[in-house]
Amino acid sequence: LLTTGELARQCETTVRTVRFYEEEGLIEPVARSEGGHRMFTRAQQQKLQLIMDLREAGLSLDQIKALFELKSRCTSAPQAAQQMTRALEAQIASLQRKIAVLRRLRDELASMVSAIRACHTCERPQFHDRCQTCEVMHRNDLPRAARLLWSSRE
Amino acid sequence: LLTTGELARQCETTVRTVRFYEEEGLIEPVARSEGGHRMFTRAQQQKLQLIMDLREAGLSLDQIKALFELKSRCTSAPQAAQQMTRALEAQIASLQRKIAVLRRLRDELASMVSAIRACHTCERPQFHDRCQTCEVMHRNDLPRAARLLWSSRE
DNA sequence: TTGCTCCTCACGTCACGTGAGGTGGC
DNA sequence: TTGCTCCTCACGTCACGTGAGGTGGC
Repeated sequence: LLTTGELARQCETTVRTVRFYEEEGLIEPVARSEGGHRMFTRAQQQKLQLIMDLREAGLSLDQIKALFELKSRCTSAPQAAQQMTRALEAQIASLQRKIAVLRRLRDELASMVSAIRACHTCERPQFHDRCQTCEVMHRNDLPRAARLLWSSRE
Repeated sequence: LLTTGELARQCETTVRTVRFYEEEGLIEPVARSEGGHRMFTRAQQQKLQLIMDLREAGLSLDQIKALFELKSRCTSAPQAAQQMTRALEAQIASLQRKIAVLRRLRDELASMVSAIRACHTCERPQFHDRCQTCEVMHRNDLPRAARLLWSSRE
């Protein structure tokens, strides 16, 4: 059995979050100790880990709760299977879009890092203004991030 | 020039968010019309789009603001280049981790969809309880999500 | 002139963070 | 016994959402 702190550490979150999710009805300790300390099982750790992953995917606590309650709210297996499949496929599509955005951004930031490699040895005075006339900032494949975070003046 | 609503639509966000980001000092309209309507340029649309992407990557508004102000807070190009590179590489590493989590989750949900394909034609009564004795739920490669969202009883 | 969009307050909400003050357990 | 962890309020914060009441512009 795990304490609140152990559970939080395993799932890379905080004790406050564990307690908050309990208040919200997402997780529940199997028991309390004499002194009122929460006790969790490994199964609950798995559940919390899935909850954390779904949060990172951008689902609200209400959406996550709905997913966990979906099956028990259905009256037949085919109905439950259909609703769950619909819900999961919507989330898969949303994850696909999110992954694409993050990959693009990662690549953009990486190419900005290499674009400004030349600036590490730049000796121009008043470099803020001079960047606009510098050939480093005029590569035709200069990423958006470099234009916005580097070449423009604030 | 773009109005608040046009800018919001282009960046797939809300007018409230545009106004809030202005309050927070992240973006600023180039001008106001006679009647007080905000006017934005395409350059500001680019900036807002980058802000939205960085938000999706998990950065706070303060972190984003710091990135936009980083260069102007430096006194030499090499110093700015070093600090920007550090900041970007930290974000790239964070994006890498996030992408990995989301890809794993996407694959997990996808394999759950195929795992419960058999359930669409399941005719067992009291299917909530029966799932635990059903061979569909005893595949040795059953994903975590399927165990937690399907085979366990609430 | 109608209808859609814009404006400024200002309070509400979601998902926690952060002490304050007190107790449990190896 | 000391120190770290746990507990319960309860107020604070971040990033907006959501009306309320009024005006602008094709």
